[in-house]
Amino acid sequence: MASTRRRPSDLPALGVTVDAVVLTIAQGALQALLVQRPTPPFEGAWALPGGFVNEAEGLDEAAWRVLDEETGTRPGHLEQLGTYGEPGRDPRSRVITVAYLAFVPELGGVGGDDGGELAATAALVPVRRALDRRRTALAFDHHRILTDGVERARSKLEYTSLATAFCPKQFTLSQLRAVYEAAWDQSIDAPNFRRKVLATSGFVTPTGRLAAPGPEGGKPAQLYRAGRAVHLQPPVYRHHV
Amino acid sequence: MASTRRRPSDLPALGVTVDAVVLTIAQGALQALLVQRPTPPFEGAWALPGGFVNEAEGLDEAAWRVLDEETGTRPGHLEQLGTYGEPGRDPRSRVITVAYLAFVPELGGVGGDDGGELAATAALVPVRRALDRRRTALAFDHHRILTDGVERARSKLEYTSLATAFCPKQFTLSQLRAVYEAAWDQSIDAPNFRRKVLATSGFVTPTGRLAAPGPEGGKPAQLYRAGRAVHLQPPVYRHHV
DNA sequence: TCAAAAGTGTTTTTAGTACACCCATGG
DNA sequence: CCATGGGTGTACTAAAAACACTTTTGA
Repeated sequence: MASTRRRPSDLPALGVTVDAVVLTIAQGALQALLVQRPTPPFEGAWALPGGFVNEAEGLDEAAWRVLDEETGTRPGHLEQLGTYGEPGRDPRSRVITVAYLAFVPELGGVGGDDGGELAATAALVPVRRALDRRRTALAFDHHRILTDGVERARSKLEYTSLATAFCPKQFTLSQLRAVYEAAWDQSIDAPNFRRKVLATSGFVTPTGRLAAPGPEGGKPAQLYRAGRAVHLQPPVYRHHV
Repeated sequence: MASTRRRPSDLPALGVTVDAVVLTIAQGALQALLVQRPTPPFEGAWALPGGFVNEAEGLDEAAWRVLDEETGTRPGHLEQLGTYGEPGRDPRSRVITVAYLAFVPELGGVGGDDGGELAATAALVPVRRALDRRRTALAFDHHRILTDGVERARSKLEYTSLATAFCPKQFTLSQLRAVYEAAWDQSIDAPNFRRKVLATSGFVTPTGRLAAPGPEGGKPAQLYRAGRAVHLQPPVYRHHV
C-alpha cells in the first residue's frame, strides 16, 4: 500500500543523470554522436553525451542543456527513450540515467562532411560501427542504450513523420527518402515513396520552391516543409527480413 | 563535454520512486488499478500504486516489489512507461518517478466482479472515469502518467501480441477480441479478427481443448495459448476516427 | 425450435509493388 | 544528345472490410 512510501528525507540519495542518443544521417548512413570520456571511469572510451540533472531542473530541460553544452547541437526532435538504473551500472555509486533520443538534421547537408562544428572530443560514428563491440567500446551500459535508441528510431520512422526531423527546414522528397534508406539500410522505390508520402495528409506540405539540381544534372525537385501530422496512417513499412 | 559530470558524492539527492499504471479488462471496459493515499500530501486522493526505489534494487525489481506489496497482482506483462521529473511534481521535495505499465489478466473472469482479492484501499476504476477530472482527482501528476500509459497500451495492442497478457493462460478468440474491443471501445468483426489472428504466425497456438459455452448457449470455442511472437506483422489496426 | 456464439465462404474495396515511360537539367 | 535524377501512368498482387451463411450449444 501507499503507506510503505517513506518521507523523501529518509531516503538513500541516488544520482540522476541524463544521456542522449543523438542520431543524424551522413554519408548515406545513420550516425550517432559520441563523446570521448576525459576522466575515469572509462577514461578515453566513447560514451553518449550526458550529465547530471541539476536540483531545480526538469528532465527534458537537463537533456537540452547537456546537448547544448557538450555538442552544440539543436535537435529537430527530442524524446525520452527510457531510464536505466541497474545497481552497478556506474562503478562509483548508484546512478540512474534517463536516456533521451534526439534527431538532428544533417549537419553538412547530404553527402557533406563529418560535421566540423563539433567539439574536438565529439564525433559522428556510423551506428553500425558504434554498435560493433570489436570496433567500439562504449562506457557504462551505453551499448544497450544506443541499441535501444537506434531500434526506437528505426521503428518510429515507420509510423510517425519524424523522418522530417532529420531533414533541413526545406527538403526534397529524395532527401526524405534518403533518411529512410540510410536508417533502414534498404532501398525504396522512389515513385511509390513519393505517392505514399503525398497521399498521407499532413506529412509534408509543398513550398512551391524548387531545389537546384545536383552537380550531375537532373530535373529540379520540389521543396517541401514538414507537415502537422505526427502519426502516419497507414505507416511507411520497412521490409522486415 | 563529459567533464561537466561531477562526482556523484557532490550531487543533490533526488528521491526516486516507481509508479505503476496497472491495466486490466473488466465489465467490458479497460480499467486501471488505483490506491487511496493514506497520508498527506493528497491524503485520501486516488493515486497510482508506487513506492520508493531501494538502494540496491533495480528499477524493474522495484516495480515488481511495489505491485506485489501494494496490490498483490502478478502482471502478465510489465514494461517501463517513462520517467516524470518536473521540479514541483511532489510538493515535499524533488522526487522523480519511473513509471511502469502493467497488464493484468482479468481478475474475476469476463464479466466478473470487481476483483474482491484487492486490498481495501485499492480499486479497479474504468479508465474513462479515472481520466475524467470532474469525477476522479488523481494525486501528483498521475493524471498525466495514466493518460500516457493508456495511450501506450492502446497503441501497443496494434503492433504487438500483448493483448494476450490481459487473458488467462488459456483463452478463446472471443476473449482475445474482447480485449481489443474494450481497450479501443469499438467493435471488431469476429470472422475477420479470427482469420487475422490465426494468420499471424506465433500470435496464438491452439491447445486442442474446448471452452464451455456461456449461459445462453453457443458453439463451444477452441482454447488457445499465447504464442511466441512479440511483434505482429502486419498489425491489427484500430479504426482511428 | 429459437437465440446466441463459433466458425467458414465469398465478394468488394483498398493499399502496396513493380516497372515502363516522360521531363528537365548539366555536361 | 546523353546521363542523371524528378515525376507520372498503369498493371499486378496482397490484404483488409463487409456480410451472407453454416454449426453447435442452452433454454
